[in-house]
Formats: sequence, structure tokens, C-alpha cells
Amino acid sequence: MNGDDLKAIGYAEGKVIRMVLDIIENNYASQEKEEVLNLFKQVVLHPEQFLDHAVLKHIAQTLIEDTQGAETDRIPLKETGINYAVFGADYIEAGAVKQMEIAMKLPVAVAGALMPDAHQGYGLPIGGVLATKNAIIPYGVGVDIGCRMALSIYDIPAEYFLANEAMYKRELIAWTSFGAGNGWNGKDRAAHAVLDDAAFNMTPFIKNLQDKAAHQLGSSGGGNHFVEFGIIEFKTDDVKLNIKKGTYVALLTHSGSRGFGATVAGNYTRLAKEICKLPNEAANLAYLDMNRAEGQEYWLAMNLAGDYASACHEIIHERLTKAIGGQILAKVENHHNFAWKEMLNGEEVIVHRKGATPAAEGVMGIIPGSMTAPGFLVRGKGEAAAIHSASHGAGRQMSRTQAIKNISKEEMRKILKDHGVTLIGAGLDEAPMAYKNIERVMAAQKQLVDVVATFTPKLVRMAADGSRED
DNA sequence: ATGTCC
Repeated sequence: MNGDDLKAIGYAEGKVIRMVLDIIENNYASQEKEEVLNLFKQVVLHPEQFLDHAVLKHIAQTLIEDTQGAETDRIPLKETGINYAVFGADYIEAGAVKQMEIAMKLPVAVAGALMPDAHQGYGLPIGGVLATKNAIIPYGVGVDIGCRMALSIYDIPAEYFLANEAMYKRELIAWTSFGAGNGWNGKDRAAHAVLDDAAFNMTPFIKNLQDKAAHQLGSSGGGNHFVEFGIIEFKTDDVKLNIKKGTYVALLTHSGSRGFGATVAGNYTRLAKEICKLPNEAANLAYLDMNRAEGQEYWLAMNLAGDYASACHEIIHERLTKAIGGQILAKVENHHNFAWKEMLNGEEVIVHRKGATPAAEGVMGIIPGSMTAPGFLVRGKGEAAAIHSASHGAGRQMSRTQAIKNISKEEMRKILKDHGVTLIGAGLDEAPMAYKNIERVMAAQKQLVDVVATFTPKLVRMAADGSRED
């Protein structure tokens, strides 16, 4: 018996679920699960009939109060949402647009934009950019706080990589760790100043996550996270990066703040939902006031998770650079799933970029395609209508379940072979066909970014298929 | 996204 069982029979998110689980443990533990669920289904459907019940009266009362409160205490959305720009509307699913429209009706919303890789998420869509006044939305940032891309360009010609791929593969396997719960142990544990950040002492909740953060430092995640070697091509000299026209070996990583950030996100989303009761369709957009303790606390925790995610990439790049023996010509790093204080029309706003890349004028970013499609090193153009943002990748065109159902292992093998890509790990849910065409996504954001160089993946590692790997 | 468990 757990919270999901109760939600399935009609219990709403909140404290009542905790109360019911307690009561079940203390009073109904010996009874059949089905029988207990039937009883509690009656309670949630007709709480008024249980107001005199010796054990269940408190739950009945709470359910009735919640229902009454639901109608009176909710913060109303505005009737008309603020207008926002959509880039690449033809490739964006209806659910993502619907979510953005709800977000634009929030009383704290100031401006928004939808990026061409947008798809439905919790609360704010992935690919959604939202500027708010004095408010931070934990689900506007996302679960993987500070998730990012990091690129190291080496002074190593492409031919050298192709002739030494076995060495790169060996080192890639040796120095990366993927999957939920995984990290580094014993002498392989990574060290970084971020673990001594005073923000870890902010609250007991954050302090309790410090050990997990230490264990997972320098590891990658699951899902679409990867560490890959590939070839980056500059078609012209880039003066600002001081890189000459040509092809170079490069290391590209995509991952975030691991279990630490996920736990922070979950905690403050729950807190926001308790404090900020919005109509049901906007419940996941619950926000924290930046002028109150909870908002300030989340802000510091979010920034710590961002610094932690950055440290993870730094360690992966340091270890692999040492292993392959390369000299770094340039490094680029950019994050999404984060919120920034920025100026908009003369006032300070909180810009949430959930799966969107910062693209202020001259700001560099990396927009990956898929394991067989090119990724792009870009320079932002500072488009105001996009709130200085761009997409964070190609975006999915198939859900994970759809991809597993519709793509065969043979198709996967073939597309990897055709593109000369070696893959370690990953399931069919990460197959290239599950993603939108990156060329079209880039075409839809010509106003937002200029392409500086093109990255072609050659050797890709992701989390093992389906579950954790050790 | 995450050892999903309130």
C-alpha cells in the first residue's frame, strides 16, 4: 500500500494521504489490501458518512475541509493569458502549448516563450521559458536542477580519434558512471570544493543530502544523459574562441545534479503546493514568494544544485582529458532547468528556462541532436521575443513507451552502423528515431542562435537499458 | 530526471 494506490481511488495530493497511510498501518494492517481500498474509497466518496466513525472521523473531516477549501482558498488564474512567442509551432505537440497557455495566466507571469523542441512536462512544458515577478516555480525549473551540456574541444585531429577508437572506448568506460543511485566509491571518489559549500549547512534537509552528493559527484544520470566523444567541425576560423577552421576531437557531456537535485526539486515542489494552492489545471505551477524564507531557501538550494551539476561535468572532463592525454583548446558549458534573475523591460524578473538554453547576445551554448544526428555549438542572438533563449536539443517526437514499442533493435543497430557510431548502453527509448529532426528544429530558431560549429558523435555512452548498472 | 515509498 502506498500513496499511488490512494491516488488511484481518488485521494488528492496532500496531507490526507499521509494520514490515511498512518491509519492503515496502525488499524488495518492485517486486512486484505482490496478490502481496505474499498473502505477508503467509500470514505473519499462520502466523507460525511464517516464523521462519527471512531477511527476514520479525522480523515473524513480533513476531506470535507479540503473540498470546501478547494473552492474558496485557491489563487485564481487570470482570465486572459499574456501573449507569448512560439518558435517552430509546426513541431510542437498540443499538450505543451496548452501547458504554456495555463502558465501565462499565472498572476505572477510577466512574459513567456516556447522553444521548437517543446513537449509536455509537469507544470511548465519542457522547452518553456517563463518570466515571473518575485516568484520562483520549482516545476518551472524542473526535476533535474541545473542539468547542462559541457564541451571540451581538443587539439587532436579527427584522424587520430578514428585510429585510436579502442583506447577512447576503454577510457570512456573506465571514467564514467551512469544510472540512478550510482556514483564513485573508495579511491575512485571524486573531490571538489562544491562539497564544502556553506549552502550545504543551510537546513538539516540539505545537510542530509551531502553524503549522497559526495558519492555521486562526477557521475552521469539515466534517460537522455550521455558522455560522448565526437568530431567537431569549424567551417571558418572562430576569432573569439581562437580556433582555426578544421576538425577536432571533442568531448560532450549531458547530465545534471543527480539524486541531490532531484530530492531538492521534490521537496520544494511539495512545499510550494502546500503554500500556493492554484486551480487544478495549474497545481504543478505552484510558486514560492522570493521575498519569503521558502523562496530564498529554494533559490539557494537550486544554485547549489547548479554548482554541483557543474562540478560533476568538470570532474568527468578532467578525468577523461587526463586519460586521453589531450590539450583543451576551448571549453563551453551551458545549463537549462534553472532560473535566473534578469532584467526585462527595466524590471528584474525571474526567468525560468525548463529545457531551454540561454541565448543572450554572444552567449555560447551547445544544442545536441541525437546519437546519430549532429549537435551544434551556437552563439546567442539575444532575441527578446524568445526571452534570450533557444532550444536545448531536438526534443522527443516519440514518448519512451512509444519508442520501445515502435523501434526494433535491428533498426537501432542499422542506424548506428550507417552513421559509424559506437554505442555503450542506452535502450530503444533513446533511439535517434525517437527524436525530432534537429535540422528542422535549428531552422525554426535561426532568429535565436547562430551556428558556430557542428559536432558529430562517434562514441556514445548512456545508462544501461532499462535499469541501473553497476 | 530520480533508488519514485508522501
